[in-house]
Amino acid sequence: MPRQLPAHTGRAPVSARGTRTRIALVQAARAVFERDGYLDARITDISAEAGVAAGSFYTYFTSKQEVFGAVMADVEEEMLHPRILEPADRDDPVHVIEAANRAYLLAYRRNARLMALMEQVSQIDEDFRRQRLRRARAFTERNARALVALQRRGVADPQLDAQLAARALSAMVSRVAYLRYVQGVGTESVEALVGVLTRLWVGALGIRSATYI
Amino acid sequence: MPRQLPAHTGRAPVSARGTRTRIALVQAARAVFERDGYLDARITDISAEAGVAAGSFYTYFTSKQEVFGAVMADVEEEMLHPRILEPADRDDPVHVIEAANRAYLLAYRRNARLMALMEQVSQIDEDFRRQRLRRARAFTERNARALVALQRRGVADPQLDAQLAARALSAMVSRVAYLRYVQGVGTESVEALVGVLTRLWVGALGIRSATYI
Amino acid sequence: MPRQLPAHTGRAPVSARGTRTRIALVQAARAVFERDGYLDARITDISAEAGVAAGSFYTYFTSKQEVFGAVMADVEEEMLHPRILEPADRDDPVHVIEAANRAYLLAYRRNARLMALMEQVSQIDEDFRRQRLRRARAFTERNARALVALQRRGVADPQLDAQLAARALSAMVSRVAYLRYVQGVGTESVEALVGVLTRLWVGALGIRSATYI
Amino acid sequence: MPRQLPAHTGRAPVSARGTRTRIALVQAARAVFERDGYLDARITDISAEAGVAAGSFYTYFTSKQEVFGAVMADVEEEMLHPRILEPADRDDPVHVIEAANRAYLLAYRRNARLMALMEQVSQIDEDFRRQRLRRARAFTERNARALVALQRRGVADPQLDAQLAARALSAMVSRVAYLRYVQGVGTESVEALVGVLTRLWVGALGIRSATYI
DNA sequence: AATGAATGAGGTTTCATTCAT
DNA sequence: TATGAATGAAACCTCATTCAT
Repeated sequence: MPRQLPAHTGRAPVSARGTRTRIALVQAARAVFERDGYLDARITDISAEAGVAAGSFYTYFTSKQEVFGAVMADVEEEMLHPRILEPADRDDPVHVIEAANRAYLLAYRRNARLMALMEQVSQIDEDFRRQRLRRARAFTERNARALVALQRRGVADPQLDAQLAARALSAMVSRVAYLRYVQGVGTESVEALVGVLTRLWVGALGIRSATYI
Repeated sequence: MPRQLPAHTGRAPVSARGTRTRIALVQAARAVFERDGYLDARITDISAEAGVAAGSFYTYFTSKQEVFGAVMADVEEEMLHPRILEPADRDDPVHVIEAANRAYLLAYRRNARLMALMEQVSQIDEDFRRQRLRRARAFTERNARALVALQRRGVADPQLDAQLAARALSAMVSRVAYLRYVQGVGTESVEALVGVLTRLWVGALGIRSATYI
Repeated sequence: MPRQLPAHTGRAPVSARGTRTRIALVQAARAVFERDGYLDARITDISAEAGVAAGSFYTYFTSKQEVFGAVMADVEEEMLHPRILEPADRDDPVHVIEAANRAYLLAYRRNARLMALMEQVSQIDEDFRRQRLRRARAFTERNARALVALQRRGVADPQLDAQLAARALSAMVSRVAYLRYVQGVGTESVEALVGVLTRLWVGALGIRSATYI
Repeated sequence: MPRQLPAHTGRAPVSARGTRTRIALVQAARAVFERDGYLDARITDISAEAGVAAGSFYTYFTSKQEVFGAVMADVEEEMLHPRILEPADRDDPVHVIEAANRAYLLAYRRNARLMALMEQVSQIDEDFRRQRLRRARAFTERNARALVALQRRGVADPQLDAQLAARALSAMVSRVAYLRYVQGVGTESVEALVGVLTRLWVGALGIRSATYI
């Protein structure tokens, strides 16, 4: 009978060997999660996949939830943050929107398994969901500010609530990506999706641009 | 976890008493699911909530998945299927869209707990997810056909891929509803949401209407 | 992975079969505890000893601590509560004291294994220790009141603090019993112990009695 | 739990550095034992408290039991052995008894945490219990011899079995100390306890002394 | 049809101990 | 000597499902 509370675990490694093991565990966790899904992933499997003893998992993590967090942290770089204002011909809003949509869809397709996983874990783990919403909010804010700028320049429909419009259109893109690349709905190419989504954005925002005359 | 194939399957009740018990179980299941979520709902809890013995559950159902199906069947009526073409001033597409969005959001808000549950179970139960996608597809088809009609009438942007546009815009609405009523993102009123969403639809579809002159 | 807190368990049986099983578990627990000691007793062993599946333990108890409580409750009757005033020639305090000591020692010897167990668990389980101290206090109170009565009758040394004296002399008897019957210190007979202890009590309390002229 | 016989045993340190480490470990062990109790003290905690790596523990000790022994050896000096014949006015047995009781109680109070620990470990570790009983026996022998001397001088009740009486009265004192300073029973001052205990001893032994005329 | 008790597989978690550096 | 990571045995506990009344 355990006579003691968990106490600690979840330490950062000090030695090189420890660092290696931790990395192996995170990689193994990612593989197991992508293969079995969050719920069916057993800690045992992660240890095995990493080639370490079952107990070694607890040298670095406290729970499945915690490794999952580590996997996500590791992966953050990999998932790009497409920004509406970054690319291409900065003066033509249509080009900007198109570039952003393309970047997003490509990244989504590239990491489809991971995105599926995130979607799943969001429905299972309260903390992760909250964290994710927070990030999405930041992203939407940026888009909203960009939209306000367009409205000021007289390029976009000034009657739109920028916040809501940004939220709704972002949701549209991410949901389309989810349906296409995780759920396998439809067979359209990235370019087909980019074309339609951009046209919808442009119309929705009331942008008048030479691109679509 | 099933160690053998179930000896008997959930049967339809024969006696009046049986009918009552089955109804009690389904109601209890809904309450427990909404309270604890799908994963944490124990069959034991459902029986207890229904005021029957643990074993009685298996007189009517084989598994958690199965009661969940029954709950959904029971609830189907309650969840409306907003159709783009049904209400109001059928000749003004803006009115039609607005009415559909309003109906959808109101229904979503009314059944928010249930919608959260469906979203969750979609991520957990393969079968349920597939079933739900099938329904969503049917719904989208209808919208796509309506859009084609608008394009033929010269009211909507003829260059849009009707399928994709319908899918994307439906996804937008349902995701906004999810964020607002399940995740608690924002504090906007139904009317505010309806206003923005409708304006986005109308713009996106390139509808030229007196309503928005 | 358990996704749920313990929830409940530890129910009282409703059916006759359940009652039988619970009794079997308590008896088995007592046997295992007396054989292996509290710490080394495994819940698994208790179930096995009772001839039921491992999981069945949790139908009636939540923890080792809880069965132990049940064992003690079951046993309470069996352990007599020797009272200084009950037996024999009520007017002769020496007879009364002697009878009480004899009764106590006999009971202790009869339940030596159990008493050893109680002593052990007192050092391990906070709650049990507190409970036991509470009982001991009640017992001491009674003795203290009896002593006050003797002091009022002019039979016992009036200068003694009755509370303290009662506590000290009770402790003396129980500790002697523990040393003799649990630790195996000495080889004296019950009567030898009764003789000395009574003589010590009588002297300590300053009782002047014909019995010891 | 040991799965193999220990490859090496706790050695005495050779270097000065080693000596320091060993001392740190013993001190840490005492602190952890007093804080967490014997059972809940983890070797890991002791190492941490001592500020050394987990593995370093095994350079000096083989087991928890072994450090505990070292702690006790370290502490032996600190725990006085009150002797009935040592102090004060050697000719007045009452003074002698009183002085011994006072010395014992003061020492017990001073080391209450440690005494609690010893009491606990006695119930858990067979070897330690035996060792402790042996010491107690030696102590009782001395008291018994002193009592015989008193009987020969005609000062104490000659009918008492000296062995038993010494054992019983010593047990009384140590148990009262345990209840008062470890279990927190009562609020009496040392002097109040000394007063009552001495009076009980004197009466119990049938000592006739000017002190109590 | 209902009851409620029994079953048992199997993943989780701990921590004393070992050992390569 | 010290370090700190790795090991792995072992018990716990849950709860879906069965089944005798």
